[in-house]
Amino acid sequence: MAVLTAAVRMFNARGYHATSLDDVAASLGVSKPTIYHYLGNKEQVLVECLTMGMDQLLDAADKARAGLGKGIDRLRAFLLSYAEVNMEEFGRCNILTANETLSPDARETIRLLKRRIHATLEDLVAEGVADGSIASCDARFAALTLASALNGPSRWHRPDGPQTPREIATILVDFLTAGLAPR
Amino acid sequence: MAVLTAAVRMFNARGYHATSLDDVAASLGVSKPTIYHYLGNKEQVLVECLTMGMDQLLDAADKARAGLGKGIDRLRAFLLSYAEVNMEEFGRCNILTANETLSPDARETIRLLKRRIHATLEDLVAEGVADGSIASCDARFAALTLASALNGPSRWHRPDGPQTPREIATILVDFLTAGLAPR
DNA sequence: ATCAATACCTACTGAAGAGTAAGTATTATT
DNA sequence: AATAATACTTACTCTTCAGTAGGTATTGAT
Repeated sequence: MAVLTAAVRMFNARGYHATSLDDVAASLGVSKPTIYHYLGNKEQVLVECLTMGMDQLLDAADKARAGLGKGIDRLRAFLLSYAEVNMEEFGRCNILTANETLSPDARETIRLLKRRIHATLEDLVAEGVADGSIASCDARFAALTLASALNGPSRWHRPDGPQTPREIATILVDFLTAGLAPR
Repeated sequence: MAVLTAAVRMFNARGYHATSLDDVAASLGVSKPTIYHYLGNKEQVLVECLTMGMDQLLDAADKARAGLGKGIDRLRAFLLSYAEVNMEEFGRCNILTANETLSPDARETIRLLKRRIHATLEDLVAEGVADGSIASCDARFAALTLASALNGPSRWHRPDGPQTPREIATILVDFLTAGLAPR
């Protein structure tokens, strides 16, 4: 829905709290009650945006789980998609929105979705360790670190920069695969 | 000052926008005008908190630059401090506070401080690459990735968890040093 | 004793913005 | 043609704060 794409852009650019629904409505050339006609309240607008982003991630997670190849290959495929989604508007919104922004109910809903993504990450790492394609490590911390690292571009990436999201994602994933130490 | 430690705790726990200065004052058992007696406005309270955190980071950066050893050793020392600071209240505040929270002026002030930290990170990586202690890589992206990864604990670390901040920092830095690929 | 600075207070003002009441215009249905 | 659902509107209300006006109490300096 157009309301969501207008809202997510403003939320990402100015922050949720600094964006009034009057602003969002004005950017669409309509009035605020029009938004209330479609969505119950401001938080629901945000939750809908967050859910759009999470759905893209969930799709990528399903594909990665169903994919072929060694653990490292499937993990890398997922990491690339993960980083790319987080450079799109809806994905970014999930990274830029702090937890305490949401009411306890909405927070829990989103938390459950995030947990599924994190579980996928952890499982893929564990599989890679099991099949020898990934160095032995604590899968939980590894997943947390990978996710944090790939959340970065949501904050500093510029759509008009020299690299495409895909290129940025590849550089980061290569770096995380290789580590700092020389071989 | 007591105002700052009370404020930073509430900002971190509930978010800047969800924290009123009446709340902060009440948690200290004083009235809001008392806060205005010491600090000019709400944003200045935040900026002061952010600056406290950045100062800790700047100290660590100076120590790392002045340190001995190969690039990788000095980088690792800095990364450990960086991660640790970001698990303390004032450090966390820098991670949890979105840019658009600040006015353009304050944003610029903080941005300059952050740039110094990032430059240190980048320089240490470049030195390590030059002396062969770090694998050849794009220093800019490496620094960005390392920082993002080490910002993670600010969001998920619990002070009452099983690991100390130092332990968490060590696990993450080891992981980033080694990378995913087996050797 | 007087003056002034410090550290607070109660009680306001003013603005922003979420959400609503109560309507109108347009299109689809019977 | 009459009804009803859809897609909007203007013009509010109500709450929550940031920030202020204008005080008092306490302490230290002269």
